[in-house]
Amino acid sequence: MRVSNEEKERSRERIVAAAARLIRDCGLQGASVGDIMQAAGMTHGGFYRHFADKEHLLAAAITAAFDEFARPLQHTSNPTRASDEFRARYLSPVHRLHRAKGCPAAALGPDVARAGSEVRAAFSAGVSKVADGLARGIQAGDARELALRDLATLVGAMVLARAVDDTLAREILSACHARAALRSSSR
Amino acid sequence: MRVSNEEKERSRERIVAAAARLIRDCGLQGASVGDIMQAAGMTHGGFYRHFADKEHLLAAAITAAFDEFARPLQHTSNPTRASDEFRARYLSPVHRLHRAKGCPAAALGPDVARAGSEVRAAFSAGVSKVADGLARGIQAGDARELALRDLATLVGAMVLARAVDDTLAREILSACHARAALRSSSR
DNA sequence: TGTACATCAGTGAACGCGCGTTCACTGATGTAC
DNA sequence: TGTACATCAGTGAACGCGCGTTCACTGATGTAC
Repeated sequence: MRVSNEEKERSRERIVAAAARLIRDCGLQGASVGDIMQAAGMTHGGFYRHFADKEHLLAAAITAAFDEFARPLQHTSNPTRASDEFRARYLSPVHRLHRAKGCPAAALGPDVARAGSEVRAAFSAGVSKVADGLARGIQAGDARELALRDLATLVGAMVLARAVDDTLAREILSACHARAALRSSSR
Repeated sequence: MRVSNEEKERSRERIVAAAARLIRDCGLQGASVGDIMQAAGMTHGGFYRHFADKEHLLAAAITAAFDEFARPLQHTSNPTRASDEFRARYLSPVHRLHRAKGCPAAALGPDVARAGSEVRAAFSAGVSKVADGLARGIQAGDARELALRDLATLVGAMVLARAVDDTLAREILSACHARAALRSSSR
């Protein structure tokens, strides 16, 4: 049965939020339309009232995931501290275990490289947003360059740590943490 | 019809080599058993004379991919130079474009994190091998820590560069290249 | 404000398709004598 | 070394399954008068 326009909008938000979680946990292919709709509390049939196809949802979900993930870097009165806390949280064992609420780049990078242009565009915008947020916390003329370099280190560390055994993972995270800690004091 | 034992061994090697290429290009799920067997010059039915299931092939293919990729770091008379060349080649636009012959970690990291234990074990061993190779080219007491940190930066840079648009990709690669060049002179 | 009707969000069955895997079959290879 | 037979690598059809997508249907919502 038909629902009101406001309820439809809420349904759409639930679908996007569920997708933003599931794609990070299971990958772009691993999260099926059926799984996502079920996680949003609906059946699969209604999906196409909200999105032309799966690709459109994936793009919206990636945008939402980056928005959520970059939030601590954007609405802060102390960008340097936010930046430092972001790095520390990024390299934590909690982040390693909780893909679903973690960095979209570390969860989906290679998947996105193989995906369509709409998904890639959403991902590019998200990476820019995170890099800008990090750069705001760096006092230096080449803040953006340093931010991109740091982001690469963070993403690579998490990609590796999640794929290797626990012992090696700890070693990788602490090796990169040492450098992240270095940043705010020595640069 | 039956083929000789030597030819069977050659078939197996062709399958593993084809898989090592295809999984890096298309992902662990994206490379189907049929695609791989076709690339190896056979039909899909014969696959199960060589492997119990797809997971066993994926593990063998990941091992083969890392062996090939880490080779320049291992058989060299000048580890420092090999290490530096490895970093420069890693961050090149050629590597960004040619996934199929590139770093397995940058191509498959998140896929592996979602895969079975056999695949993960092969990946862990591969990452260790590359890290050891890099460390051999670093003169410092904490060579392994620096190598792991460098590897994280390289992997993250390539994961990001492949997923974002060309302009941002260039920026990421050059930001990390600056640091890679720094390593051999200033540390 | 009330009424009559068109719209359409959500349901659940159904579709075509590609996947990993199985299987009967073939004939050359391996092996026991 | 020759012979007879068991083995088995590779083929191609077939399987069950889950996927993205479509569709007829429902009844509450939106809208024109």
